[in-house]
Amino acid sequence: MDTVSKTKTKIYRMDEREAADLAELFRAMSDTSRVRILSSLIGGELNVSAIAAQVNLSESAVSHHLRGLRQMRLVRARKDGRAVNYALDDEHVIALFTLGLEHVRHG
Amino acid sequence: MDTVSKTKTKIYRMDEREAADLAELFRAMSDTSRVRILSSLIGGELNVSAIAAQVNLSESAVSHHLRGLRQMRLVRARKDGRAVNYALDDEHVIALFTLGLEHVRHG
DNA sequence: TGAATATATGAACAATAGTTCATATATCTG
DNA sequence: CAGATATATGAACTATTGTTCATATATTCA
Repeated sequence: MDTVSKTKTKIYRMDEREAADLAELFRAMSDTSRVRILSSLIGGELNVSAIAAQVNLSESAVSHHLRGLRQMRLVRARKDGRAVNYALDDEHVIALFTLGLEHVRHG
Repeated sequence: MDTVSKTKTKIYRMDEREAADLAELFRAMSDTSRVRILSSLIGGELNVSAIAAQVNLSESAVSHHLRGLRQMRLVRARKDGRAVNYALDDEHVIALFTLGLEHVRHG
């Protein structure tokens, strides 16, 4: 059994619940503002106002978005005084970005 | 420069347009029905009514979804008489699925 | 303690998206 | 050609989502 077939087998049967979870994950990355927030974190941790400045959104809007990203474990928060620093949760996020970009760049 | 850093550098600077394109790609996969449609195609080509039967949606709804998926080049259509067979466009789609599933399965 | 700063949250409104229904377009079959 | 079948499409309705605004909760600093 080749690699591709093994991969296919693993995801062949996906129940309703898993489909919903997967959709939810992609939904978290399905908004331009959130994509920009995530990309702003590729370089490393940033706090909410730094993110807001970089993506040109209100801190409130950013905070709302971060909650969703946190819930999907795409980012993690680390409190530092009255600031909260956000970072990409793991390399999965970067991998998803990279794959997605390859696709949209017509890879 | 290690692999991770090289990857990061590639996607470090993402302009507004690319962020929007990437968001659009993920949006195409951000709905449970569409995830199930895509997963129904992992085993190979299916026509619209077969997909509709498998995901338990009207053929009209499926057709609407397929248009979006086609536009994002996630699926491709091949006409065969009065039927239209759909297939995943390439291995990118499977790769995105696999990564996403690893993430939601708390990988 | 009290003012200032950083972030979070809830409600409300506007924009977007998904489904359904009716209808249109192709293609096949008798 | 007429009727049946497969898919596509547009309009309408509803549900969901993103942003804003007002306000709440910490936390720091004077």
